Amino acid sequence: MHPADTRTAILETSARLYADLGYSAVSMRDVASAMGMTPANLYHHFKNKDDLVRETVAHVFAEKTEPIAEMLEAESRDADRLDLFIDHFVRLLTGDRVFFRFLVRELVDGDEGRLDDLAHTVLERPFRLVSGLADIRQPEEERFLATVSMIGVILGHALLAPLLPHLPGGHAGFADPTSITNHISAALRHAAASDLETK
Amino acid sequence: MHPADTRTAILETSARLYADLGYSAVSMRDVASAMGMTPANLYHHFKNKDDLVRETVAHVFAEKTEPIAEMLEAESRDADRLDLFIDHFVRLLTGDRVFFRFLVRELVDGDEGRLDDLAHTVLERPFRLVSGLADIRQPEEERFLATVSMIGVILGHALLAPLLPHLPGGHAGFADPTSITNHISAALRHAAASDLETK
DNA sequence: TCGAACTTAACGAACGTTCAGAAAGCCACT
DNA sequence: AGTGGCTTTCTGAACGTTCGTTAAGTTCGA
Repeated sequence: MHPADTRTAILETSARLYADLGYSAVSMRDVASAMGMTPANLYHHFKNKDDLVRETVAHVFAEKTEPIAEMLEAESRDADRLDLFIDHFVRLLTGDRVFFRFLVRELVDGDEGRLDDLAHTVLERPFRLVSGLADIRQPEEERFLATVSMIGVILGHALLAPLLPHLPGGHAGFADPTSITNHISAALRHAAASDLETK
Repeated sequence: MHPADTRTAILETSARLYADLGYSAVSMRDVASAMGMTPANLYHHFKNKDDLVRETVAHVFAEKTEPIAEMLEAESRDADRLDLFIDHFVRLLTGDRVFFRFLVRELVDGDEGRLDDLAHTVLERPFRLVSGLADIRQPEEERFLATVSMIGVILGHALLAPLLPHLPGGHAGFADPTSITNHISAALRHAAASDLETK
């Protein structure tokens, strides 16, 4: 196999395994046998396990940076941009379970350095977009918290999705991305309408 | 040491370690040496590692069930109850990092059985409370999603808290529980006001 | 003194990692 | 076109360590 292909294939295999089981629960032998190769060969492509983990995290996030940037530049009208962002972000988090699990894992486990990487490679651009669309008349703290709530409520929906069938009155259908998108968009329009009337 | 004390002490030690590093990254020897005892003695109190993990999860969640139940019964006026719930839940998630990490870990990693446990022991009662306070005139799906958003936005804030200092215009002060509580309560009042006017 | 709490010592298995060498791709030269 | 040699990719086999777990024996409180 061509070298670059093998390297990428390893990263995608290990990404799936790490997302499912966590870094320390997945051995080099696990990754190797999932790839149909010998563990020793992994050490030809990566210095050691820590290197493989870091490269895998970087690979998973790098893959998502481009689509997010494209989405942000696709639409120009503010209201549409926010709706579009919500739609894309919900679909990204609920659709790609590997990416979502890496994101949460890094948020919960990451040290300062890894959090800094995460902030700049994945979340900074969406954050700037949402923050820029917030009501400019609000104080800075209010605007910042509103942005966190916006991103946070989408993260929260993705996080709670697997739990919904176990809650009273819930079933898996409520985790449908379209339902979530519509609901959040509607709630946002309500809040905006209320804002206009009370100010 | 008294038997029940030792058992509880083990559970609290392992809870801290598991929350920090994940289940599979913490060995029985790690737990034992953090307790100042021999790994073999752990097997006098717990059948095996899997048993210790399950008991630890149950212990962490059981500890939090009582305070949540108390909180739910403390206040009677609906608006106050919701505010009070938000305040308590925000403080619970941002204040007790061990509990929060267990919660997220189980949400992300748990199989169906563990998710079912989690739903019933921790999240069902808050869910019923918030759900019961939602506008009764709304269709069932809308009410359910609104409840998920309510719990989700708090989870999202707790999840994003460590990232805030790394985002543009952000600093750790924005993760202050009082700020978050006030912000969410205010946003909710806005939405409610908008609801009354548009219906 | 009896049973619960704990230690010492060890087991086989799995771990991350290394290294010498086999297989395979590539490129110049005849 | 074929062949020799060089580099890259990969394997086989092993290393020392750590893992979960067990058995037998010791300490100690009731």
